[in-house]
Formats: sequence, structure tokens, C-alpha cells
Amino acid sequence: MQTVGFENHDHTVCVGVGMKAAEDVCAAQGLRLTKGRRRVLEILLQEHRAMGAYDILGMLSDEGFASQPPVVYRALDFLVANGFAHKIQKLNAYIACAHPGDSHTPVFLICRACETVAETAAPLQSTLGEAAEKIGFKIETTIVEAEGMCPRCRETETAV
Amino acid sequence: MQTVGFENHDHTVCVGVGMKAAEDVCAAQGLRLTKGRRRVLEILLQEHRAMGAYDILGMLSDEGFASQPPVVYRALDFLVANGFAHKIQKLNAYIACAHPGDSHTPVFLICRACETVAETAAPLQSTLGEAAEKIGFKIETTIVEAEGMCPRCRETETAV
DNA sequence: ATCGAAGCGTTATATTATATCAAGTCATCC
DNA sequence: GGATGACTTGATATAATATAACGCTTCGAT
Repeated sequence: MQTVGFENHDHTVCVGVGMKAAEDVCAAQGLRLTKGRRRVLEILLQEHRAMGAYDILGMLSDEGFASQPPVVYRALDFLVANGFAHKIQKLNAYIACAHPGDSHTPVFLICRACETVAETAAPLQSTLGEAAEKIGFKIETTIVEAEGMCPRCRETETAV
Repeated sequence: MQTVGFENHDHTVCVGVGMKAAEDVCAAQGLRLTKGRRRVLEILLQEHRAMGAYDILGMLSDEGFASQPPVVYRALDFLVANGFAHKIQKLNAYIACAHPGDSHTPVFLICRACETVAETAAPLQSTLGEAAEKIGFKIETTIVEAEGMCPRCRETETAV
């Protein structure tokens, strides 16, 4: 399982890799990574956490972008539709994709204490897809979000 | 896989079984299935679909219950906390539990055409839990929601 | 009967997200 | 190089979902 989220790491690399991957995909597919879309992705990569749409909007408007909700929702729609970001349903929040470029069904591990979110790959989907197919249901996308305690918060909790 | 949602069935049985299960669990655990909570569960069982909180609230207020949001959210919180109903994150909607009494990690199959929701059992969780544990993450609850096309809508689609 | 916890009524507000329409931008075709 | 059409953005308004807070009531235990 490749997992991103709880290890220490050189974060500037994440941002660079993420932006590069998005640029490449957009170039290859004729998608327009416009100023606002690019900036939202940068913010998500830099912050490296699940962010509410209005958190992002606040940052954008501080930087001179328009301050209406559609500004950020449009950018997020684009990023999510093209796999550069994901929505965390449980938190109504958005996070940069940790495996950009790969086609994948992500699994999110969400810490209920600190709300840190890690993205991992699913060890399971084909089984579920086959089981669903048996009753005639055709799965197109799957959301998997596991809530619990991250390593860091488990330590803190037991220490208290 | 036991699946509930796409088959034809005698629906009054569902309601009776669901209410009975909730009553039994409440009696066993000292929980109070008050008038409002009971009525919300009945509504969810009768409608047999994912309903928005405000849809339910509308029905309640038509019946003489108070018409403020907390009325329904409190009842839903109780029902969800005790396993009598589930929240469908993808739809911001609530649905009666199809396997009342069993402890289970549900998997929902959501039709993107008609929004019908079926609840099935997960063929997978232990694998995910073990994988998460290897990186120190302790999973407590898991949300699995698969979106796609139900048998009925697939037929209609190909017919068109 | 009284006490404390749980539940409910009510007002107000917070949070998240979308509809709509006009104006701007960009690539392409002629 | 101007017309065209698809896509993108600006801006206003509103919809949809959910919670905070406070006081009163109800219930069950002592």
C-alpha cells in the first residue's frame, strides 16, 4: 500500500510534482489549467490537508481573486473532475490528489482527532464490483473513507 | 452478499421488521425511542429511499410536529448513532438501515440516474483495516459508497 | 418529592453549494 | 484579420444543509 499523509517528507517536492503532473495531463488532454484553477491546486498542494471550499476562497480573495463562491467551486469542480483533487465527503472538504496522473480509486484515512487525511490505494474494489455486478448494478465510482485515529494522535491520546 | 434495494418485496414487512428491531434494541439498551424518533424511523422505512433532512422535516411538520431543523436533525442523529439509519454522504441524505440489529459496515450502491440506494455488506473491511494498521492508523468506522447504474436504469438507458 | 440527565421547543445563525445571465477569452476556420 | 463557437469568468442572488444556544419539560432514579 502506498500511503501519503502521515510520514514526514520534503513538502516542496510534493507541490512541484503535483503541479507538474497536472500540467502534463492538461497538456496531453487539451485541458486549460487557468490561473484560478492553477492557484487552487497550488493552495491544496501547499496546505497538504483537506480544506473547506470557503477556506480556499478566503485565501483566493486575499490574493485579489474575486470573492464569490462560484470562483472556488468552479475550480474545484475542474480539479476533481480531472483527478487532480478529491472531495472528502465526510468533511465536506477538498484535498490535492496524492497520486496524480495514476488512474485510481482512492481510500482516505481520516483522523477524527486532528482531521488529517491520508490517501491510500484500495485493496478491494474488484471484489465489490463483481459482487455488485451479480445483482445487475454497474459501479462507476467508489468512495471509501475510513475514520479513526492517526499514529500521531494515538500517541498523544495514550500519553494523556 | 445480502442486498436490499433493487428487488421487489412486501414493503409493509420491511416497516414492521424495522420498527420491531429498533424497539428491541432500544429496550435492550435502555434507549428512548421517543415519538419524534419513532416517527422519523417510520418515515424512512415507509419511503424506503434516501431522504434529505428537510424532506423529512416537511412531513413531520405536516403532521403537527414542530417545524424547525433541530427537530429532524436530533432524531436523525439518534437513529444514525444507534444504527437504525445511515447517512448517505454522497447525497446528503438519510436512509433506514436495511439490516437492523446486525452490527455491520454497510456498503451503499447509489444509482446516479434514479438515486435509489441499496445497502449491502462489505466483502472487504478486514483487509483495509489490516493495511491501515500497518502504518499505525486505527480504523473505527468506514464509509463505502459506490455510484453507478442500477439494473432498472440500465435497462431503460439501453432501451432509449 | 426532588434531583439530575436527557429530550424538546424555539430563535437565530453558520456552513456548504448552486442557478443564472452577462461579459470576456481563446482557438479555429474562412 | 475578422467571424464564429466553445469555454471561462464576473457578479448577484439564492438554495440547501446543518448547528449553536438557551430555557423549559419529561423521565427515571434515589
